[in-house]
Amino acid sequence: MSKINIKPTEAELEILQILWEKGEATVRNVNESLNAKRDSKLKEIGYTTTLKLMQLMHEKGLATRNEESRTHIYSAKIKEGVMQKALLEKFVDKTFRGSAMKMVMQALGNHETSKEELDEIKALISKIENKK
Amino acid sequence: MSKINIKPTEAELEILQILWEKGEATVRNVNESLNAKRDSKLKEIGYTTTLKLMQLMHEKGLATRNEESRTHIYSAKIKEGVMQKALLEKFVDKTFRGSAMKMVMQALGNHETSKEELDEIKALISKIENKK
DNA sequence: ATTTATCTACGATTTTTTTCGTAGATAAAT
DNA sequence: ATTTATCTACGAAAAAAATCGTAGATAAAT
Repeated sequence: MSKINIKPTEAELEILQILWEKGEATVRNVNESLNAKRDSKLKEIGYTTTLKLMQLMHEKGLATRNEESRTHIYSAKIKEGVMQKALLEKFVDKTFRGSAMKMVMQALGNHETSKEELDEIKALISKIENKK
Repeated sequence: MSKINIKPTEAELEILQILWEKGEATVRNVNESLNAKRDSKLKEIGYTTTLKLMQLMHEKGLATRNEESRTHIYSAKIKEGVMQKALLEKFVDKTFRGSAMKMVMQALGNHETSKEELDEIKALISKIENKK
């Protein structure tokens, strides 16, 4: 069953984001994206820092890489949705004491929700209701 | 404006949970709750470990404490809802690339949602819709 | 053909977070 | 009145995470 490490660190998750977004990327790609997003007041992340992180992610099984050419090409090993599901569960536990409902309500309340989005949710709700 | 430290560590958040739950608690209370929840296979968290964490939380402004009696009584400084909102925002950013919608859908899809809960959401949706 | 840039690997340092031992004070128990 | 248990404060060690420098290899530029 070879369980995956479902507990990426902050930095690793940030890199996973980029990998999911891009599908695949080199260390340089990732490093640049990372620094692009970053507050310009802050010091840049060094290239080797990103390299090291990605190497670790590879070792841990969070990422795969194609080593055919000298410049390795990385991609995320776990699908975004799967990871999101796992992280969401943990987050709900940690922050909302297990109540996904509370969280959803909080999210809907805070967030500016458009008509289209609301319709989408309503559709999903109907679908769930019909299944019963 | 005295901004609060809105970035509790894992361990700190676990303690905050307990403080929110109990309203207020001594170090021993918290330490026991912590170990009660914990997987019995794991080694217990030492008393002074919890003490130190709570002292730090006090310094950082995450918790207040009443020092009148020898045994200090701690409580969370930030209301649970406020913290949840802040953490939720960050989490959505980090994990769902900012799409609260995606997250809500994911949560509703995964989680076993009861009829009552669905009704609750529908009510909230109507309320939001009417505001427009 | 040299020089310059880019890449990986590796090890080490730094920073952050978690853990705990010890000492000294106070309270509780015997 | 002694002993025993319980607190806090403090400092330091251990563990986890993030950062970077250097070396050696390969590729690109001049």
